[in-house]
Amino acid sequence: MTRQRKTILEIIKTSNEHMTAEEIYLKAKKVMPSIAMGTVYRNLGLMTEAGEIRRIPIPDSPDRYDKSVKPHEHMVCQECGEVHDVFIDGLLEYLRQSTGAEITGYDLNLRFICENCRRKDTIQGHR
Amino acid sequence: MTRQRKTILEIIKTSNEHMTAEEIYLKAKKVMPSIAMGTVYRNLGLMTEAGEIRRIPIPDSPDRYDKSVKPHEHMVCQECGEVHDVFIDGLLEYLRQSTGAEITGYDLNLRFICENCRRKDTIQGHR
DNA sequence: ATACATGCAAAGAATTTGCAGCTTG
DNA sequence: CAAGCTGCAAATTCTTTGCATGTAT
Repeated sequence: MTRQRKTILEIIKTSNEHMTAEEIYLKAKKVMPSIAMGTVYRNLGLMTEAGEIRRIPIPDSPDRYDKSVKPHEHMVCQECGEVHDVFIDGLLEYLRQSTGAEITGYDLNLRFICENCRRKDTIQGHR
Repeated sequence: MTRQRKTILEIIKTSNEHMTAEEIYLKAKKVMPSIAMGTVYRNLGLMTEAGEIRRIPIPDSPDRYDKSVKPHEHMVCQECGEVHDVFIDGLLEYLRQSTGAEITGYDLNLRFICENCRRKDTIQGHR
């Protein structure tokens, strides 16, 4: 484990956001200005494969990285793009039963409007 | 509605596959050799917005286009990439209830191994 | 030492866009 | 004819990769 990998992992594990590779790169650069984008992507790939972090693909948006590897889902605000975690117990079982297929995994993105954006919308609506 | 849009729509509506933009482009080119990739993408975008067809984003794979606009899910074979349709009644309601959030929509990709690939795997396993 | 990781820069894949000219209603 | 669409090519965005050098064990 190199200095750069440790730095990247640290950034992810201490953040509560779901950051893009670029956001992680920028944070890493503050601590280690010589780090390269390629290094960030390579390490994100390796750590994802190793099961240390989780990669979250989101349609029409760069992938995010999640410090938590425990099964949970993601709600993406359709206005600001923020990603929230949400737990749905037994979802895999539900999907297997309702499809009747041996589902080996899935990607799920839920869309919603977060509190912040809902508030803004309301205010604008009243103008 | 132009000749090219009609051609593209026709290709999608008469196919049973879930084609990528490029596959659609190649089929269109056979009928109308002068058609441009940009035209295909533009029309796919317009027709998706208009609700005539559906766009299916799949992680690490180009988007596919679906002739059916009725709610249904997609199972992607993790070996060959083929996309199958599957209906899950009441899934949106289920997701709303189990998250407790006003889910406005979602993208779901189920992973599985299709019959063909399962067969191949078994044969290879016996060698 | 030696195996692997880095920085850099170039390449890649998928998709979008600017623009001048052509179609369609 | 006006509005919108096309073909072409260049541009964008996100991510991967080749390679010479550097680093960890």
